[in-house]
Amino acid sequence: MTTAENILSTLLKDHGYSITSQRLLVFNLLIGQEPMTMHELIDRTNGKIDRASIYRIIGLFDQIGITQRLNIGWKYKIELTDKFAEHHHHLTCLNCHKVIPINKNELEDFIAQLATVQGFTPIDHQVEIQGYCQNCSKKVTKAKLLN
Amino acid sequence: MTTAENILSTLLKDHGYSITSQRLLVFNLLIGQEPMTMHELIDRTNGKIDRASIYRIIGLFDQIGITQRLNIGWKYKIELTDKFAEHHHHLTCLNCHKVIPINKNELEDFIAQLATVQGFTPIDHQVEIQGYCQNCSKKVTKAKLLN
DNA sequence: AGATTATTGCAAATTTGTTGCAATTATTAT
DNA sequence: ATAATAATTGCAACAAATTTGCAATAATCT
Repeated sequence: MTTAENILSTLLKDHGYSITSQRLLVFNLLIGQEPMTMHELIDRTNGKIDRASIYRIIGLFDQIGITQRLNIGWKYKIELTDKFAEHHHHLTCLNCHKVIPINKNELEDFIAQLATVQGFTPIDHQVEIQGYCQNCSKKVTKAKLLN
Repeated sequence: MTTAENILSTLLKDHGYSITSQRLLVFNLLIGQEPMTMHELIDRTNGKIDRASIYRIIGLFDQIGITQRLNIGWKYKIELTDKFAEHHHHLTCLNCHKVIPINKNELEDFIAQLATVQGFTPIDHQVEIQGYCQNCSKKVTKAKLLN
């Protein structure tokens, strides 16, 4: 078992979920890779896992902070969270949809960086913050995660 | 014609598109409202516009900078761009998906603001920058916009 | 190892988004 | 104003993405 797999296993157990070969496979397909679409992820499992299960696994991974969705226009890509990779921001090309990661920890650095990024013309940007509002419990009940 | 409708009309004409009742209706359903899903938008047209046309209209609005997509997990909502509303960022609740707009112009202010936002527990955030990379022309040909 | 509980695969359904084409509406040039 | 031209819409069908119920399988607990 790799270090990353150990972290994954702990996260799953701590949240009361089992460690399955499918979950390990999906995880290992994501680690060290560029963010990928659901389609790409499904392709890379080579039919070894059913599509429905992959959706359920990613849904679960999202909920317990293993993966997150990186939004590109109205599509999204999946990537591991900061637990498994450097904190990073992205430049995404409106035209070819290439995702260029920027490894900067501070938002200010990031903004300063902007002007100097070789050849990239920023058109727009968004800051998104996810969390829980006053009215919502921080606790995500397990019931909600499954169908 | 309202001021906003005049800006819309100018934008459409400047890009070589016609002003139609459908486009005006979609625009007016968005103005002054919270960001909404495609589903909500379709609902609010009360069958007055076909779904396919609404998709085409939003696609066009996106391209000429009238609307933009606000990403929430793996869904998105539609909102007017800064041309029609204050520049803003959002807090989105992972649980109820409520979108709380934050009216701050500077990213730094925004980050400082974070700690003080009443009752909101931030879990994660992303900064997304859209633009064009070195390899891609800044020009979006009209041909690409239509089907 | 056997009992219990969670997870998966399968098949079908639903939801979301796209397309071709004829009918309609907007714009342009009389 | 009206006719000609070009753009846009509605319709109906299609395609892709995501979800669901349920029986079969695999993981965990004793």
